[in-house]
Amino acid sequence: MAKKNPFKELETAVTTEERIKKAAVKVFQAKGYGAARTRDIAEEAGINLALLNYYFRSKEKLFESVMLESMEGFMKVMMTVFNEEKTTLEEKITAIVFAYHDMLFERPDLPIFILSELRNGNHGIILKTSGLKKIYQQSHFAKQYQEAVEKGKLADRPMIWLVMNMMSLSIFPFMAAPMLQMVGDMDDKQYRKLLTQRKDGIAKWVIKTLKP
Amino acid sequence: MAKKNPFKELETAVTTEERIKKAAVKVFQAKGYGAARTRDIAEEAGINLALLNYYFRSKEKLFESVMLESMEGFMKVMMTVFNEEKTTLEEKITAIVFAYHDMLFERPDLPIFILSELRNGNHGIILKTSGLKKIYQQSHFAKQYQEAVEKGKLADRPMIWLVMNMMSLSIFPFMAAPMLQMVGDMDDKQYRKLLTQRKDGIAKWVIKTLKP
DNA sequence: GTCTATAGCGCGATAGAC
DNA sequence: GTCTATCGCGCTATAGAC
Repeated sequence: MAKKNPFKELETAVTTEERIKKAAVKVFQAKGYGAARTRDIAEEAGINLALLNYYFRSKEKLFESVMLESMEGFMKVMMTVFNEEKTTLEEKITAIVFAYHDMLFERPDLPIFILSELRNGNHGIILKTSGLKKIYQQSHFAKQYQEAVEKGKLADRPMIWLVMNMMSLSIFPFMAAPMLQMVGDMDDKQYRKLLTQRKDGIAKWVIKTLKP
Repeated sequence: MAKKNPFKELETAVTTEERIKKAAVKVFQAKGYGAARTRDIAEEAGINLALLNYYFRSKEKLFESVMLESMEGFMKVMMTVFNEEKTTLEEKITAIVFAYHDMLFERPDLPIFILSELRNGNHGIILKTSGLKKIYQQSHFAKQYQEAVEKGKLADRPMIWLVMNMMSLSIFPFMAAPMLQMVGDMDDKQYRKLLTQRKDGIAKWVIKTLKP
């Protein structure tokens, strides 16, 4: 078979291993590690249960692989923008807010999955993601932020405040969607529209909070 | 036995039923429904597994009882303030932000527990909480908000924007604590201090976003 | 690589003594 | 009410044929 079209990679998983992994993502994210059944994953992948254990040695190993990929995908959104060289601080903030919205419209379950498994986490999820710390602290974004603070252009607060606000405002509404939709009396379409309208506001508002 | 001191109610569970329920809260919140074991709950409560099924008929029933209580506790924070008659809109916002912080310092797992189970939720969690919608829409807070908008004192946006921002900024930092602590290189004590300092700012910022 | 069949274990639930 | 003992099911993991 010819090399697959990379743009279709996510739609049509070719190798069996990829099909299993894709199915695992779906089932693990929907039910969580504890409640997920390897049988369901196998069925979702259209293969046999035994084959799953042939490729990945155990449920645990399969989970770790899925989890690591999920976390990387989640972080990558921010880290990519963090390291751009040619954009201003304000442009980066806007880009991150928009990028998270785009991602979460596609995969709204991702944050809860990651955060809940991180908490429950008694299955050896090693935080290999700790390489993240370096990227965060040594990023172009961090340098820009520090400079602006020193020049008195920004309020002198730790950068984590900004990151916290940016992530909170962008991500939480997707996590709490069922609840917020209920009290706000909105269907999926209306809710989606609301979030789309809101995202410009968030970016501007986060930027405003930075001023001294 | 004399009637128990209501202030000690949560510390020393008296009846067996209460002890089981308390243990169930702990185990369910730590592991999630699927991964939680009734055996663990029984052990945590210091009783036998059979007795658990004597009081609650099944794992499912026990869970529903715990879940309903958790959601009520979570919502009550906001709804109580929503219905105060004598405070201004701004005072209410500040009170809610502070109340959530107080609650989440005590029970940081609560939001993830509720939100993740709401998503996974294939065990009949009926949203009896839908009575909530009425309280929300008919609250004193809603009236104040509507009036202020009509008088042009506030930007004309649906109230859900405000609720969304308020909840996002207050709750997300507790949910994402492991991740944020890691990148920010902070231990529990430092993180707690940061959030405590930050809460005044949040309330003020949220109020600022309301202006036209 | 992929399957069927099954081992082996841990779970939720219950029977029945006290 | 509270216990011990056990049933029966469904799970993960593996053995072994193809």
